[in-house]
Amino acid sequence: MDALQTKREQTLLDRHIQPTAMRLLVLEELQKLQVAVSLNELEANFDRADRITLYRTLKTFQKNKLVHSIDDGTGSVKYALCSDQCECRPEEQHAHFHCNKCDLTICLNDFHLQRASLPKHFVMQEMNLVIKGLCDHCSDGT
Amino acid sequence: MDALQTKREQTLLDRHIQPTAMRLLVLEELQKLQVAVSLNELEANFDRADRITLYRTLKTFQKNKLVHSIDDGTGSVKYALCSDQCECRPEEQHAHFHCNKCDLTICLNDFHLQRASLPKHFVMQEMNLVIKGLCDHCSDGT
DNA sequence: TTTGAGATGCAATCCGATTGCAAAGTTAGG
DNA sequence: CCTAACTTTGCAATCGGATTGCATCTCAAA
Repeated sequence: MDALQTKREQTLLDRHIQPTAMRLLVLEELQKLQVAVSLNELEANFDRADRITLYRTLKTFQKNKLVHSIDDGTGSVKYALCSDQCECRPEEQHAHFHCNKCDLTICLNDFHLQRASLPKHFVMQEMNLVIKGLCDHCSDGT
Repeated sequence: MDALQTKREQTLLDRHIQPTAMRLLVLEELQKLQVAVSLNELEANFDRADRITLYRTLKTFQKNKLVHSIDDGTGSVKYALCSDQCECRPEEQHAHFHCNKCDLTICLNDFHLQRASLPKHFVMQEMNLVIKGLCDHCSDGT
């Protein structure tokens, strides 16, 4: 317990985030969940935490590249932990998968988009790729 | 003028959309603009039209597959004309490009995503790919 | 212990999306 | 031509997610 907690503190410190109790809790929750969560979903996992504080916690995490945000088209932005050394550079951006059945959104870290064949004089800076369908749990194991 | 107007009426009829004055105007505007527009942007091109009517017009167009919508991450959904025979099937979905400088969003009809190498048991149903960067006009012609 | 910066909590606002309802327009049948 | 039934339009209002203002609280450094 203590060891894990200490590790979380270090994780925050590494990203220059003051490790407050709230932030440690949020980090712990994100690590547990393992999927991208919306503010609402995160809030549902806390009994007494203030919604706005959670919001600002996520924003702080995002600013310091501990989490990245995904707009999966469901109407609410989701947040997911970045990998350890992530700097959120264009080339580190990855696809996300949204299950239309269970509504979970996960990172597809291995999914690479071929360098785009854009029309002449178009310059790519970022990309947002969300694939929707059925996840492994919902596809009925076919 | 009349010929074009007649053609537009036919376009609407082909999609089983009652060709009202308003709808013809909106269709004309969309054809003129040639880019994906948000409700706000569309409204700005009309002097006396009601915002909600425009909204419902777009929704009607969308339901009848005359336009498709794009969530380019700017916070407001954009709409663009479908190609003539489009049925909005998964394989007809295409990428969109959003210029970070001039804020225009356009369809990249030719941009094909390779059949995704998804993890086992994941099934793709739709996808949303938005590439952001600088368009040909804004990339300084380099 | 004091102090100041940052974190937190509550209230309020903003804005895009969407709906309810009544008025106006359109069409088919008499 | 005239009405009934349906559709479209316009205005008001609501909804929900995102965001900000401000006062309070916490904590670390002096």
